Amino acid sequence: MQKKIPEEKLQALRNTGISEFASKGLDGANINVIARKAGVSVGTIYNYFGTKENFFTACLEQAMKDLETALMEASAGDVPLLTRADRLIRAVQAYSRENIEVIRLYNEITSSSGNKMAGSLARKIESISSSAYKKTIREAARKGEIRSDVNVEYLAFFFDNLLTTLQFSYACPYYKERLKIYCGEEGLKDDDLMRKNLLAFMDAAFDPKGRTKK
Amino acid sequence: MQKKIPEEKLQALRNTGISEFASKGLDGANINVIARKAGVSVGTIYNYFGTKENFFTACLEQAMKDLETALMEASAGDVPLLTRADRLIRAVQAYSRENIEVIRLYNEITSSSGNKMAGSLARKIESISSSAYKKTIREAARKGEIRSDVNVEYLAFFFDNLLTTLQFSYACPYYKERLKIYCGEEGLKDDDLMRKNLLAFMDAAFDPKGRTKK
Amino acid sequence: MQKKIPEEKLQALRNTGISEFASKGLDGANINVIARKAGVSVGTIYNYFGTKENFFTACLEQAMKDLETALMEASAGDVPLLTRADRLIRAVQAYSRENIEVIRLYNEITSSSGNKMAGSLARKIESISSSAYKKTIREAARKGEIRSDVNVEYLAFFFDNLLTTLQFSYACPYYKERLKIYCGEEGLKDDDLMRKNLLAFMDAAFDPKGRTKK
Amino acid sequence: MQKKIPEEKLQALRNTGISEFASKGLDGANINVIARKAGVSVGTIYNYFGTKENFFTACLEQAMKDLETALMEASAGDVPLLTRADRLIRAVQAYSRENIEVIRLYNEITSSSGNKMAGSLARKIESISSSAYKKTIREAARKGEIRSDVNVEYLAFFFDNLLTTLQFSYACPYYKERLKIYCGEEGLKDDDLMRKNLLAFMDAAFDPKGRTKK
DNA sequence: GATGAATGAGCGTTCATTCAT
DNA sequence: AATGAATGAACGCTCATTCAT
Repeated sequence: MQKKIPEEKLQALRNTGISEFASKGLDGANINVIARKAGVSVGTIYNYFGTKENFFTACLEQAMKDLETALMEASAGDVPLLTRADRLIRAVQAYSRENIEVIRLYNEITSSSGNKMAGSLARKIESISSSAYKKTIREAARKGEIRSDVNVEYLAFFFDNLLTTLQFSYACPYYKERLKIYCGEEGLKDDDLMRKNLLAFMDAAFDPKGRTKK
Repeated sequence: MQKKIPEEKLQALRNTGISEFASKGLDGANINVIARKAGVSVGTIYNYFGTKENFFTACLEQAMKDLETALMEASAGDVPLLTRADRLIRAVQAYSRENIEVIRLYNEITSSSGNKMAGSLARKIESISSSAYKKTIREAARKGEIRSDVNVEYLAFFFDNLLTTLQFSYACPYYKERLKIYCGEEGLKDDDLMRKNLLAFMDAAFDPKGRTKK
Repeated sequence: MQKKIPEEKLQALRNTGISEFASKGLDGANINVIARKAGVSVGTIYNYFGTKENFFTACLEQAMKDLETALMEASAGDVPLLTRADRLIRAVQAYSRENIEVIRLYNEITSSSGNKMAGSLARKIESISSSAYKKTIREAARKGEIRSDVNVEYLAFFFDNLLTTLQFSYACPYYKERLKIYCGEEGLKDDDLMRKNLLAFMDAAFDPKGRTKK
Repeated sequence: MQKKIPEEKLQALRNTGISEFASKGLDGANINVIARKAGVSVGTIYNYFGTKENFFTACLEQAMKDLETALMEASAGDVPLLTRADRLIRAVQAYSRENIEVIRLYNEITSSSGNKMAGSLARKIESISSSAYKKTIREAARKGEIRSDVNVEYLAFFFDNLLTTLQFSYACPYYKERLKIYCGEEGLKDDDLMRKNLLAFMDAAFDPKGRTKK
């Protein structure tokens, strides 16, 4: 007897939220404005999400779901590590271009110093991609595609660090500028060049016959 | 000769600002509170800095100056690339432990999406370290310490990305949690292990005889 | 014959209302919460009562009905004034203990300054008990149980004042504290002592041979 | 070096508060409106009082101070109990006419069921008048002006009850209507009649030779 | 008739900024 | 130059009320 799932409505609401939170930040965004932009009343947002913070988290999770899916797909299949890395970088590049706001939102929480949620959000968001990356690296290690003198966990960590920074570099103002400082406008525009370089970097770093391997 | 004691007063003021901005964020921090904690009037802050945002920037720059000095020192001298990398990582580790607030402040601007200053701040802050890193890599390249198939600029970029993420991982709540997810408590505590792994990773990535170099 | 089960439903509804209004006050109580607690929809409350204020009044009247009945019973019968007073005090004491919420609700309107209904409610509620008290006193006067130098109406008024304050003193936080200040915890707990003292007080006040009667 | 005491400003502010709280109640009154009426900004009220509740308490205390003074004066001096009672009733009547709002404010807290402050407010407000009344009665008892079979504390309590109800009856809508129901318009207007009757009632009640005295 | 999702005016509170002293 | 009281726009959140189903 309950009303039909207003799931699509919620989706739309969250999408408006993503957009606002991504551009203004958690503090900067205004719930009343979000409501107006979403074509609903403030009350509705509060009926659904209870608090601004809750609503923010809900937006974030919706945003992250897509990103995760994209990354999961890219890291699926039984392919050589390099191929997988190539796919991942491509996915990151494509996604960052098309979903600037999601990346910005992600970047947003990444720096919520004054925020109690930082810890729990990290656990919620990072655990998924981290386990995927770890698995990927571990399998590659089993196949002998990877040097054995570096800890699998740390490799996955560095790997993620490089991908994450790349994402931010395509979507977030500060990182964007930083990328330009390092690589010029080209760094921002020439995706192939970036990918080629990053792949080479990673490949060498993983190389079982690499220098530090004695 | 009129300005009696301004500079040291300003320093103290900025330090209070750094502390507050680092823990509460730009939005979360309260100018009136900062003034009280610093033992001056709000009016004074406004006389000196004009706006909250300006004051924030001033705090940031003061904070960054120290960090830069630390990194510059670590990357000075005519030593092999690996040695330099080792020093840099040590510097990052030491600095992150002792100056959590500075790192957090840095992390703070890194994600100020809704902020006009992002761009100019990036230019002001990053250009220094980037030119140092580029120079370092370039020299290493000249000495044949580095693979030639990867662009120097991009190498420096990846290099910085790894160091920056490491900093954040030691100082910022979200990144801290993320590091734990990847490497466990150990990753946060065992600096030697982290350094060893990161060094190996970087070393291989730079290796002139690395895999992708055919 | 259409109205199937309305009255008992209404009763339940009002009882929930009494409970909420008694503990939160007219302003503090939340219609949506009341509806949830009563297991009906807000719409139902509005269908039945039109406005929050109306609903409050309805609750109040339901509550008052019980109280009135209790007091009426206590003041019935052809007994000496003192006996009647004794019964009334007992009734007030018993009722206040068992129906804290009703008393609080009564106390609530008693101080609704900003409220148009104050006047009409007073007329609705007080006229009943007042006429009973007046009749009681008048009969007592006819039997010579009462001094003739004090106006019957005023006597009834003072009489009611003492009973009403007593009620509040047993049920309402402020009055409770006040009673403790005057008579200590004992005043709150020793009903017999209170009754004995109040009876003596009243008895003397009514005494046809009292001091001011010259 | 501090600014001159803004005490008169605070007084004015509190007086505006008294007026609004008296007519609208704690919940009903609007801080923004009070600020406007007082000719200050909301911020100022919050600078001085911190919260609405605090401000309310401050208003209440200011209001109560006057009332207390009036009652203290009336109960001062070494005069027979009846004279004192006469003065007190006169004081109550005069004060209630001239300070309706204060009485209403007092009445307001008297019924704050949903309110944590009820207890502490009672202690703050009532302890003063109660100790004065107790002392009065105790002295009268020492002089043999008072019956010995009724507890001094309880006598003081009943005494206060009668005076308090009288106050409310002159100032608060509900009580006003109630008074009219008992005594007609006359009860509201003829202060002498009311005083005469109440005095007679009290006098008899206190009479050492009263009926219940065996 | 009953429902409960939606509404949006309204309120308490905060805080960057100003300016008279 | 320094102060800090005053300001008031702005915001998160509540809840009485409505109305489509």
